[in-house]
Amino acid sequence: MRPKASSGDGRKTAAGQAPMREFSRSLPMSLMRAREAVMRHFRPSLRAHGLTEQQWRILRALSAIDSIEVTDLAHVAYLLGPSLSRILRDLESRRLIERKTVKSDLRRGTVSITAKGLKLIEAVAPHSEAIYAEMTKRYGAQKLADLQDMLHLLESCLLAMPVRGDEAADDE
Amino acid sequence: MRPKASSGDGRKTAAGQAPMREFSRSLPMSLMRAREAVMRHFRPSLRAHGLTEQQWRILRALSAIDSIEVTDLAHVAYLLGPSLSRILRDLESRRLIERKTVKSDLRRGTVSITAKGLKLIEAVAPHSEAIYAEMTKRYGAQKLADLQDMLHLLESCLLAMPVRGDEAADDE
DNA sequence: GCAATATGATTAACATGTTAAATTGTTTGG
DNA sequence: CCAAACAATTTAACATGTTAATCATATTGC
Repeated sequence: MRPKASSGDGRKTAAGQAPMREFSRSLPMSLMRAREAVMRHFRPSLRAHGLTEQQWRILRALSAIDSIEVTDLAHVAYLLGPSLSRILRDLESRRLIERKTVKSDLRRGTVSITAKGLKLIEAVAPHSEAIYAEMTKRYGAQKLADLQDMLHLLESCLLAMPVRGDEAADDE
Repeated sequence: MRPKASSGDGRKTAAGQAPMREFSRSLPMSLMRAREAVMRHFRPSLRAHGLTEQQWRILRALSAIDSIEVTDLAHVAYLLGPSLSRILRDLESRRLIERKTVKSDLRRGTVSITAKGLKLIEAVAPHSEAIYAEMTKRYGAQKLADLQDMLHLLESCLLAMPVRGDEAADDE
């Protein structure tokens, strides 16, 4: 007994303006839904190992390198400073990572993964790879590669596009 | 004077396992970065009108219909119940939406947008449409449509894929 | 009719996203 | 050398994401 949502054309945007793109098809929504559809498969495994998605991103990034400065880690793991700061505090208390201060510049800190952290990575990675493989098989390897290319192209395309009204939008 | 991040091949995944997909190219990361590249352009306009992304999603969804039940709105706006509950409380206090209780079932509530809310939508929408148009021009209308199709296909493809280890993962 | 169960919505509790401010350390211009 | 400007990180404050628990109402089985 669902009410008058979706399915219909019951627009009432006041004036006769085109009612904007059908909401569920907006690009941000499509991207969000796609990402959620992907992550839904990874989260149970991460959760079973006591990791959140962001914690995993950090450990995953660290597993490939010796050490990295906090700012660079923020870029690589795609996290903002404050989130990263909190998560590093937690991961450090769990002995999954280690931190050192850069001698030549005491403001900077470097982060590296511990043996315990690596062990955790190695425990989770096979699950992730299996899931990724299954996804690739279902969606198609070529299509997946094409999708990635299109996403990266979109990203660079939009990064090149100037952001309007960001600096001085006084006359709004 | 950036340290030894990115660019290199300095893997050390302990054993000789393939070091997993290059991190920045994982599908979830690609989707997240693409979405952020898109939203970066919309946020200033929303912010200038005192709206967050989620608040906008809700008003946007409401603007196309007469009223909708809370649960259905959660689906349409792709928000979880608790988030929606908090945001609706705020939007109601700002008189941008109205709520009513369903007479036949006092547990359910319906939400609708107010005239003030519609006015706000109409003030923001032109900006959004202009930005969307610019994006389409830069990326290419056909490519954008293809991308959307591929995203939707991926979504349905992954929704059809069973989630492993979700119910009973005792032997982990 | 009523206890047991199920359902819609909210609240609770904690992690993260996000912007601004504070902290600490470094560099620079005089 | 030192005050001012700058830079890396953290803290603060608040909104949202996320899971579990709660509350109020409905439904069901007896």
